[in-house]
Amino acid sequence: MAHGIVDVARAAGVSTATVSRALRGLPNVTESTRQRVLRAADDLGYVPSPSAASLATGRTRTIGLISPWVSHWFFANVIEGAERALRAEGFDALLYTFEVERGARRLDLDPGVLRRRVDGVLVVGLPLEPPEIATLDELGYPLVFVGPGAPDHVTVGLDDVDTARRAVAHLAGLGHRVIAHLSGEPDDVLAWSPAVRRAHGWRTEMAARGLAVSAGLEVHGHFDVAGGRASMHRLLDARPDVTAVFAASDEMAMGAILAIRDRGLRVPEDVSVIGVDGHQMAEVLGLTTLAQDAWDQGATAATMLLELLTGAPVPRDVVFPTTLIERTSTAPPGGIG
Amino acid sequence: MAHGIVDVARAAGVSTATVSRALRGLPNVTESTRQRVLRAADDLGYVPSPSAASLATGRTRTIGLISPWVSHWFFANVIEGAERALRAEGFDALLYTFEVERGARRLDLDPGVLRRRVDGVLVVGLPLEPPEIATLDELGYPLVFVGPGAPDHVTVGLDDVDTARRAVAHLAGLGHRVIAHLSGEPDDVLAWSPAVRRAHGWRTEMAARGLAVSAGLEVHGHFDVAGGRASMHRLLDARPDVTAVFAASDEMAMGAILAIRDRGLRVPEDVSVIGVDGHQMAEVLGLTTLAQDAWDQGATAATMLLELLTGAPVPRDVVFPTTLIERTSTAPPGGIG
DNA sequence: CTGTTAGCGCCTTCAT
DNA sequence: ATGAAGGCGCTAACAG
Repeated sequence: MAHGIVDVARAAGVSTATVSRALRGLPNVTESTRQRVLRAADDLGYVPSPSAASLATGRTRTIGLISPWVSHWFFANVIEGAERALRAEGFDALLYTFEVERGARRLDLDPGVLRRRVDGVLVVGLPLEPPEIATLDELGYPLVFVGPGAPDHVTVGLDDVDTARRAVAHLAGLGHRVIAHLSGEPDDVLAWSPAVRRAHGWRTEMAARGLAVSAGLEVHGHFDVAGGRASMHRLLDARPDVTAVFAASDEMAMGAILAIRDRGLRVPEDVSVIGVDGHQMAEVLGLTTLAQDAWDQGATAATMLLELLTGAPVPRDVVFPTTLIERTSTAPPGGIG
Repeated sequence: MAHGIVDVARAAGVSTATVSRALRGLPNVTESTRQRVLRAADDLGYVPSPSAASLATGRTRTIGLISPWVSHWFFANVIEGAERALRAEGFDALLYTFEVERGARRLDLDPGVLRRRVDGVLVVGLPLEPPEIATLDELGYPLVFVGPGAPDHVTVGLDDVDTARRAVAHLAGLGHRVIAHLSGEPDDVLAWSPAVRRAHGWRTEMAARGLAVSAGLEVHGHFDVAGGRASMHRLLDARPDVTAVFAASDEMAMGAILAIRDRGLRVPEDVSVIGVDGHQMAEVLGLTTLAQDAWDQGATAATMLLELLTGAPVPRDVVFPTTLIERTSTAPPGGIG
């Protein structure tokens, strides 16, 4: 039932080598021969066996997408963009997700899973520690990072420091002086982590404007809605004088809005909130945010990875822009201005 | 560098056949021999080649996840749940997404992509037409559907009719009589499509309560935020007397809320809104909804697919429950009750 | 330009 | 319980 290359060869009256060349568009095949082969293959409904091809070539035409989740805005979009770009080039996308438990070894097992199975790896939204990066490097194939980067590795992402500074600048421009920051987890300390860089940007811009980064203004927590809500509650406990909050992600920002409402306070009259991402739901909530195009980052990273495979030179860093989208969650302190 | 089975065999002082058996836990291997092989493999850092194994066995230990998107709530969660369940069993998840353009052929190309590459296919949230289903069937491997099903195929999903009826019942119980429905696209007519079944449930419950399903009360549109917003605008144009809306998904419901606000109307004072899903953002918006566990549906479907591969019997349909979560987007007509 | 011929790395009878 | 050997389907020199 399932025809092989020999069947096609027989039908076309040529050798399997010629079939192989013809079907893969290699040179040194007469056009008429190629046509004959193509027709035979089509007639037989021939589909080459990827396993046999990889075994023979050592290449899999498959890219591993490693990501902590797929059910979060940034990750889902990057993955979708990457998968589309890969498929357009005839590559398959293998998904590897896993719990990111702080303190637990994470990639110890993975190298085995990835080995001999992919031609390259796209690391999505995962700040890796040096030993983990080394482990991936040892696998020996091209690596591209999306979001958090890794020292000396090809990275696609934002200028997180600048993004944070612009968020703070927007708030300060509105007249706010007590501007808090909802950051990532406290044990997330890698310099190339977006959470760390955004916190750094917040500090920098505050300092540049002579605003105090006093105790309790930075609150650490999970990078999601629940985390943002919890962080905001702690912030309101410690600093009831806060009038504006820069959340490191839209999901956290939405959590913050929930917490503010929990307290019977209003957004933006009592507290202004700004996020980062451009989450689809941000519009529904009227959340002011610095939007990024995650889908395109995934597609771009995938394309770069494919170029890396061909040996083509690619830039070490691709920085995506971020756009301020003003909505109704930010206003001058004390109410609508 | 990359050691093969022969290296392990040599190191353990046995044949490759014994290594193969030992490593795969097959019988007919002395425990001491097995240990020796395991140690040798470990020492050498041996990782079997999936390509070689598939070429020899015809099996790939890979499951194809076919889905129109990954960046939507339901899809992202199902995919994540499925991937986790598959990996736990040592299976890989191959992602296949593609534009779902109505009227355009969609799976015409896919069979080739899938052939010889996976052991089974999980169809996520995609109402397939009979010819498309037939195409997949011809591939010859097990199929499991999540969300929309397919006649005579294993399906994991909701009781959409019942879910819709309960949504309408909630609204009617609050006192609403003009209850509209934001449905899927008009050319989505497959009987096993959730959109069609939810619309059917809406009609059924309305009829059961003697409520009129008059002209303009059912509005078709895209199954996302933008679609819900557009549909709601059209609804308000045609039926300004509407006091409650049952949206076929939370994303559409959020779009509807946006549209209602666009008109300067309030939720729930002027219009009550209820959705389906249990989207993470629904809480932030205070959206009343019928929640489902998409992640678990993905994991369950994946597990069933794996059982199908072993020839184990699995139920034809697995129906997941749906839970009413009352929040602030629904209230008696005319305001808070 | 095309055919021949080894493998690629593992699994799987068939013997022993 | 273990080994020997053929083959899975395709690619990649090397001839011609």
